[in-house]
Amino acid sequence: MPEKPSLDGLEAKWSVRWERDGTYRFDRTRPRPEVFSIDTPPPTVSGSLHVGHVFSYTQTDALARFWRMRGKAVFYPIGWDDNGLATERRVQNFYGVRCDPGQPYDPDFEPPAVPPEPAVPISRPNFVELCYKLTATDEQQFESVMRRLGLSFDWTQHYTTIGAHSRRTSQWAFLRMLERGEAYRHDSPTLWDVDLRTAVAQAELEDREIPGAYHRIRFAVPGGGAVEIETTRPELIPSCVALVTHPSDERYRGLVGTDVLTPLFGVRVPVRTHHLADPAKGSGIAMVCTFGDTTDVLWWRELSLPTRTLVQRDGRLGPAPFGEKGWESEDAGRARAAYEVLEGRTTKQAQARIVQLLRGSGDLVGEPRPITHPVKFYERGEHPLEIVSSQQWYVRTMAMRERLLALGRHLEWHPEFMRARYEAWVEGLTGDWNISRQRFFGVPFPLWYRLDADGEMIGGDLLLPRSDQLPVDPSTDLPAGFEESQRNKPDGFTGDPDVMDTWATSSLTPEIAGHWIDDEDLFSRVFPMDLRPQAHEIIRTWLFSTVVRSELEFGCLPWRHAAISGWILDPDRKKMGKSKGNVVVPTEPLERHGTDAVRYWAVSARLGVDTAYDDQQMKVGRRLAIKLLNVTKFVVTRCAPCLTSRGGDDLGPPELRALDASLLACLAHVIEDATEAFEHVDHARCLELCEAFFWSYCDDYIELVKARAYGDRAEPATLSALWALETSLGVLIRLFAPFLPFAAEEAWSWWHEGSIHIASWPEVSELGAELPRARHELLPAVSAVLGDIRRMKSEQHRSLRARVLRCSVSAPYDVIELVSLARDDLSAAANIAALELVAAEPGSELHVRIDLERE
RNA sequence: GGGCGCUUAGCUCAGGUGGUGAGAGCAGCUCGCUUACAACGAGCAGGUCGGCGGUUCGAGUCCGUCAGCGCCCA
Repeated sequence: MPEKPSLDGLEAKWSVRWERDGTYRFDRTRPRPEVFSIDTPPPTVSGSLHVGHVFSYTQTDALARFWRMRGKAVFYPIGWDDNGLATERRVQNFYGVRCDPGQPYDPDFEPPAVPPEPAVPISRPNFVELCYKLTATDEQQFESVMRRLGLSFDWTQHYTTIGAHSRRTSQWAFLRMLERGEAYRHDSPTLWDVDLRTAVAQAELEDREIPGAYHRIRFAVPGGGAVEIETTRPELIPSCVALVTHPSDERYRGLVGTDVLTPLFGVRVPVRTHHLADPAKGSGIAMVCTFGDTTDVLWWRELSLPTRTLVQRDGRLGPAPFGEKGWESEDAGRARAAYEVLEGRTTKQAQARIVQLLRGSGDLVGEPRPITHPVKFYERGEHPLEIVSSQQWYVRTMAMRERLLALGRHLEWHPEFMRARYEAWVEGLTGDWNISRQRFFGVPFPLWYRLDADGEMIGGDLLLPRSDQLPVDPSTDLPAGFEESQRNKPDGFTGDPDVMDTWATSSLTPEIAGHWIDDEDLFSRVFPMDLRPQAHEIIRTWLFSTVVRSELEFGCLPWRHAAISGWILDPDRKKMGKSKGNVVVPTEPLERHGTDAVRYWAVSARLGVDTAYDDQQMKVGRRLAIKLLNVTKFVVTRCAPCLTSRGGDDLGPPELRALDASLLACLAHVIEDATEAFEHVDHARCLELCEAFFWSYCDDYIELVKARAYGDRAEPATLSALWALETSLGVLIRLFAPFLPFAAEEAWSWWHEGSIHIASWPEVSELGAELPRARHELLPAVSAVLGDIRRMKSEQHRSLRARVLRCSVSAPYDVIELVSLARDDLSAAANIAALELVAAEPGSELHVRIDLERE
């Protein structure tokens, strides 16, 4: 025990020790009922951890530590989510390269020392190599911060979502979905990011308000007259396939069922009705294009409209053969001439040009009216999404919506109201889950397609790997019975070019971490897991997709509890984000305040509550941690050698004084309430209870018994005080251990063998057999009197040590009786020469008078 | 437009199933070096519990409504 306790250096000292001793190692021999398993979010590896990770991971860690002390074998793995676009982006920016699958592999490639502009095109294998390289260094940083944070992961269970085990699990699970018909490949309108050239899932969308303009456009009615529509996307007129109006809209009733002609292109399109056509929007009649937005897709599907594809994968307008089949026009020559101006342009360029054309033809009514409107973006994208038609792999989620809602009701949500987020998402699903991504650094679809004599893909003819081949990369591995020379050749084969959506793998974290496919014994001991901790913004992605996969594979929920953490806001309560430049990197507060202080801040927030980054709160935590060390030093110094047990023999409690018994009775309540709080997944309540009790313990109880504690330990009064101090402090340190693991371990080590983190969680039974007879009201009653005396001394500007010549306490009889049980302690603590206790009428207030010795 | 959450002391937040004069910490102010702790301790002051209505003997706590803020989804 050091002369002057300090928090400095505890992180380095204990995190090394815990790793060396395997303190947090999972005991895989324990049966499922004795296991507590946690499906931790693998953070996206992207340079540095966010202070938000510190926040939510610490909350989960406290829970893990609680259950470990309760005697559970805690299965608490961690992984890195390194697969996917986030890593690609980072590699592009970090090295100044871009992936060009057309380039040949260069085995001697070295990335440029300084990222060049423009980026260097490199082959896919070279690009993937760089992804592995950069994630490896990023991951080391992550690990060191997490260890420093004292997160009690079992690092031997570590995984990465791009690692061979994850790829194998992911591909295996995909093949099983394929076999069961739950995954299918389909050509359909797909949300498409034109910059990244990839499909995007519904869950990855976000709306952004951007400027646009309403253009009022005239459509001719054959036989005379015209109808005007309003659109923000006039450049899509060539792909117009219908006009829609609301069934109840009188204005257009006469037109419904007839055809009108598109301006410039003279294409006949029908006027139809649909309840989603908003009579109040624009002119009340809308044009349906293939495809301008998701509503177009819905109308196209529900009204069985034809397709005239316009926008290509690069975001430019493709060929539109007016006059040919599917592109019939009343004046094909004019249509082709008009379209010539547009073809090959980006949608933005095409819009400017078509407005000119419409103005020239007189079909633009008035001038465009500028507006701002919400437009769908890929959450990582820079330009609005287009909708293109292409081959994509889907998982059938629409058919299981009712079942997913039922599963959501069975999951125990903390806080409860978060269930609504999930239900709203499931109810709002508009299509099956698209899991194809036209990217490079991800888990490949494990299959090939047979090619016919013309080198065209034979759609239904899939070539699948054997399960023992997994993981495979169809761009380099071969399907059974084929030679490399047949790749991409007529009558040969071609590999599926896409990779899976990152969530298609992340949705398997329970299966990956639990080794579903290669360790049945382990999996049966940890699955379904007990707890899924995560933040609320990924309920619709990670939580949802994990439930989907578990249901498809096992027909059950992947976990019993979902603990949803809040967000970190900056001190002005604005959301922290890289784009806002207000991100706090966790190493900085860890350096400044120490780990336990930062952890205190994190665990003082309740689940689901967005919390401001708060230096002050960390200082409070630091004070608490130091206090814990200081008070332990006092107790251990006084009590040494250890009283509660010696040489392994439990000596049992001595005969306790009433005040000491009262303290233990109060502490018993704290143990019960703190335990209950943790059992209800409420770490913040537990901390609050323990902390409140701890401060009064230091301020009042210790001050009251200090004189006795300094006495001769042969005296029963002293022995009683010391036994109570040692017992109570041993309990308190353990109660704080989940929150302040470093200070608690340090303090514990001064008089115990072994780590506190695998010591048993406190139980009331430790506090001695006399407990039922103890008067728990005694300590608060005496403390109140002590507080009054302190206040009077303070008001008289006197030292708290100032001698009280005479003190008179007046209170109802029952209170006086209590105080009399501790009158010697009270006299000593307040330095009272003569204490007079006066029983007053029942119901009267506590009244204290003191005469202080002159200065 | 729909859903969810929040609105309690200057600041950050607690306040199961409604019940004595509404709590904590921080900041502020006052006092105090007392043998665990002066990068500390003791104490004081500070609030019409967002507005309005309702249920009730009684509401911060339940119901309705309005307003502001945030998030999610259209």
